[in-house]
Amino acid sequence: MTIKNKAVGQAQRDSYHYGNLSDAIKELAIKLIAEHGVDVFSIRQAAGILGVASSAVYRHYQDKSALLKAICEDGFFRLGQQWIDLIESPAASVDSTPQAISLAKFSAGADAYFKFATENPVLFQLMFGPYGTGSASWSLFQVHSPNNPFTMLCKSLDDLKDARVISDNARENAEYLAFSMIHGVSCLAVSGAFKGMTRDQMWKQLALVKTNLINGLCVQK
Amino acid sequence: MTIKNKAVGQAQRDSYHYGNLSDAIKELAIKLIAEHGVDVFSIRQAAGILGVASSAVYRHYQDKSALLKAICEDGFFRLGQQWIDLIESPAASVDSTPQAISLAKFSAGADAYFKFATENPVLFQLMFGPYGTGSASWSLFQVHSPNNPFTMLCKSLDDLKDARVISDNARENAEYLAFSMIHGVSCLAVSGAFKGMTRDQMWKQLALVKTNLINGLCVQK
DNA sequence: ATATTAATGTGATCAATGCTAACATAAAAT
DNA sequence: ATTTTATGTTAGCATTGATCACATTAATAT
Repeated sequence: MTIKNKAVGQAQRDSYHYGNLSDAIKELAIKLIAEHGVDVFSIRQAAGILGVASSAVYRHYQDKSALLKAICEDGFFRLGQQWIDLIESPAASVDSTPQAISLAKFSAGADAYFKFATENPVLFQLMFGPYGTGSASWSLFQVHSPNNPFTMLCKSLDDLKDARVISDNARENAEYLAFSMIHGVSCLAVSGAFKGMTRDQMWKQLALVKTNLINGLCVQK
Repeated sequence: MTIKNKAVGQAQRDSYHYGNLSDAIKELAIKLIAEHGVDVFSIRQAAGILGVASSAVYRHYQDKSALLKAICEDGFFRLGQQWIDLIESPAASVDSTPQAISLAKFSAGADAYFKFATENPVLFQLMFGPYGTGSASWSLFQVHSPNNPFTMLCKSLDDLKDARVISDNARENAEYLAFSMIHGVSCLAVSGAFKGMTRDQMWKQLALVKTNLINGLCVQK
C-alpha cells in the first residue's frame, strides 16, 4: 500500500521509508521549539506534521531528552561555526596593526555569540539548560573539540596576548572571565532583561561589556 | 468521613481542608524540582505526596505554568532578600573608609547572587527560563520593587560613585554591564561550565570577574 | 444560633503524551 | 535469492494536565 498525504501536515511521501527522518524531525523540532517553546513540544505532534508515526521517531532517538540533546549539540555546533565565520570575515581583518586585528577578531567573536543568542533565544536557553549542559558538545573543558566557542575565545585571548594588547599575567586567568561576560550579556538579552530596548541599545550593552573587559585586562601588568 | 493517611506520602491530616495547600504545594514543588528537575515534575505526584487530590491544586494555581511562575517569584524574592542580608552583614561594613565600604558591599552583593545561584542551581535556571522571565517579579526595569537584585546592584553602584571609587561617567552605563558580569559567572557555574573545579576555584572565578569589572570601571574618567 | 455563601477538597473523566511491543516493508548484505 | 538489518506502522498502556459535578468545611449574614 502506498502512503500519501497521510496527515494534515505539509508532508508527503510515496515510499514506505521517509528518507532522513533523523534530521527531518530534528530540524522540525528546532523550528517548533523556537516558535512555541520547549515545554509544549511533543514528539507525536512533530511526527504528525511530518506525516509519520510517532513511534518511528524512537528508531532514531532513544527518548525525548535524547532528541533535545541532539538539538542542543546542533546548536553548539552552529554557534561555533558562526563564531569562526565572523572572526574570519574580511571585516574583522581589515585593520593593519596586529593589536587592532586581535582586538577586532575578539570583538567579532563576541558579536557572533551575542548574535546567535538573540537570534535563537529559545534554543540558546535550551542549550544552557539541563539538556544542553548534559550534552556531549558542551565540553567547555575538552578544548579538543575544534569549533567550540570556548576554544575560539581562548585563541582570541592568545592573540591579544601575542599582540601585547594584554599581558601574560592578564591572559592567565582571562578565559572564564571573558566567557562569563560575553555569556552574561547574551543571557540577559535572551531572558528579556533588555526588554524595551531597541536593537541598537542592546548591542550597545554588549559593546560596553567588551570595552570594560578589555580595559580591565589591560590594567593588569 | 475523616481522612487520615490517605496516600503513601508523608502527609497526614485529620480535617477535610488541608490548611495551606497553596504554600505547601509550592514548597514541595521547589524541593522536588530541585531534586529531580522541572521536566519530570508533575502536579499529580506532588499532590499525591501531600495526600491531596491533584484537582485541589487547581483551586490555588490556574495551571502548571502558574505554579512554576509562583516558584520563580519566590526565588526572586529570596534572592533579593539574601542580597540585602549579605550587604548589611557586619562583615561587609567592617572597613573604615567609604571607598572600602562601598567596595565591600558591592562585593558582598555579588557574592550573595553567586551563592544563591550555586546553592539553588535548578531554581536559578528556572528563574531565568521562560517561566521566570515571564513572571511579575522579573521586572529588572521596574526599579520600584524594593528588594530586586537589580535595584540593589544599582544602589551599590551609586555608593561606589558617591565614594569616588568610580567616576560619574563610569557609573552612567554600568548597570547592565555589572549585572551581565555577575549573572554571567553565576550562569556558567550553574550550567556546569566549571565542572571539575573545587568550590574555591569557582569562587575564584567570581573574584576575577568582580576585580575586572571594578578595574574596567575605574579606568573610565 | 441558624442559614446562606464562599472557599476548598474529592472522584470521575477526557484528551494528549511518552514510550513499548508486535508486526510490515524496504534496503543491504550474504 | 535469501537472509538480515534498518526503518516504518498500528495498537495499546501508564501518566499527565485539566475540567466537571459534587462534598465538606469555614466564613459571613441574618
